[in-house]
Amino acid sequence: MNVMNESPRRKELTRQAARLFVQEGFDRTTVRMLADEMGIKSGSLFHHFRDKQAILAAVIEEGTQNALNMAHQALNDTGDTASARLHAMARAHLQTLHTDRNAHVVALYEWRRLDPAARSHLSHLRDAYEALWESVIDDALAAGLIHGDRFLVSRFVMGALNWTVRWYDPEGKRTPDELANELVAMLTRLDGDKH
Amino acid sequence: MNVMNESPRRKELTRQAARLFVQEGFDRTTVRMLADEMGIKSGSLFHHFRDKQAILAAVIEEGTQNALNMAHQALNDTGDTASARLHAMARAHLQTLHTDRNAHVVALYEWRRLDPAARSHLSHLRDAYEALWESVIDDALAAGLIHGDRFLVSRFVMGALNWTVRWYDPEGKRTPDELANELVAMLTRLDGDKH
DNA sequence: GGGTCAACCAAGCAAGCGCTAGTGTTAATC
DNA sequence: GATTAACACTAGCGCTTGCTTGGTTGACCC
Repeated sequence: MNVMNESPRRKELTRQAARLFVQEGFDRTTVRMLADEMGIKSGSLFHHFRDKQAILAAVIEEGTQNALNMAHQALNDTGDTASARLHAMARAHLQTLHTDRNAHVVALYEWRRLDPAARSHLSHLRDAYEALWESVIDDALAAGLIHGDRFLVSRFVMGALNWTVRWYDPEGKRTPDELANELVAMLTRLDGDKH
Repeated sequence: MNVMNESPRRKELTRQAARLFVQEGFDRTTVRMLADEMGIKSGSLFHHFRDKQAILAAVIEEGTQNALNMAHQALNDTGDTASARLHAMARAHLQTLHTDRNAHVVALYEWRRLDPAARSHLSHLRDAYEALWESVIDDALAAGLIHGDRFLVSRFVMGALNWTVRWYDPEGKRTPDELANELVAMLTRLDGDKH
């Protein structure tokens, strides 16, 4: 009856659950389907997770934690100009979004199925990630790279990026990095702004 | 056992169903909950809708049809410059998104719960709406209002707009129109572009 | 070589699910 | 005054759901 542990077995089960949650949706995914996917019987599942909700929380925690780590590292590995930081953050966002795609799709679509306890715990992770974004946006605004309201700009950018999970094809001709660069280019190409 | 009919009663029931689908999610919303909300017993529900799926289809059809109508009218009521059309389309999008909010949230989040028949029917409506958007984006690109790949730009814009359902507060200080204008301003403020 | 423990299984319970069948009730139509 | 159609009700069937229970297995430990 592991609750917070992170055994390799549990991590692998979490990964498989994420796949099913994306394919079927959380509510339609039964514990029997999950067990089948994992190659065990449905009763055994509750040895690893307290209940079905805990599987959902594990999936979302995994994805959000990875995103936060990737973002921190990306900002550390790049220059400190506003432009470099904005590019790095956008690239990191799309990279994690599409390498951990299943976990992030679940986080975006099934967040509301979390019970209040898990939600408040995971909110903190998400808030930390969004704070990182807002600081990068702030710098870009201060440097005159982009214009507008800080609150609106960051929401619009997050929307454009997160929406990619609905249409981006990893087998297609564009890499996530190219996507990120194109978006930033679209937002910042305003060299002669006269307002 | 009405299938395609649009009695006022059915329309009102559809509206109430949309509310519940947003609040609980489609799968978690039981026919008994729907019936309670409608002030009837669960058995009576199947006089108006063939099955639960048909309610979902009705909700989404209603929202998508309204969006298409609003967009057509907005384009008719405005000038024919690329800028005017882009502004009109963005405003129409956010207006319909937040007046028919429930229906659109359902369309965005529960699309995959549609059975294949309903999905293919509704795809045509949605494609018509997206075609409208792409023609407006094409004009804006041709006029040099915005820059970039036509496919990417339209996806980014749709993402930024549709993402608003996750954070926009109708009780707040901004109207949907102001939101739309801000987004267009952010994308087009590049008067002295030198590539 | 007895004890421990994570991992798994078979069986099934109580509750809830979508949906159906059969029966009024009401108000307009002929 | 009989007919019809729309709308609602009661009762419950057949099935699936998340989860529990009580027990087995095999690897590791002192």
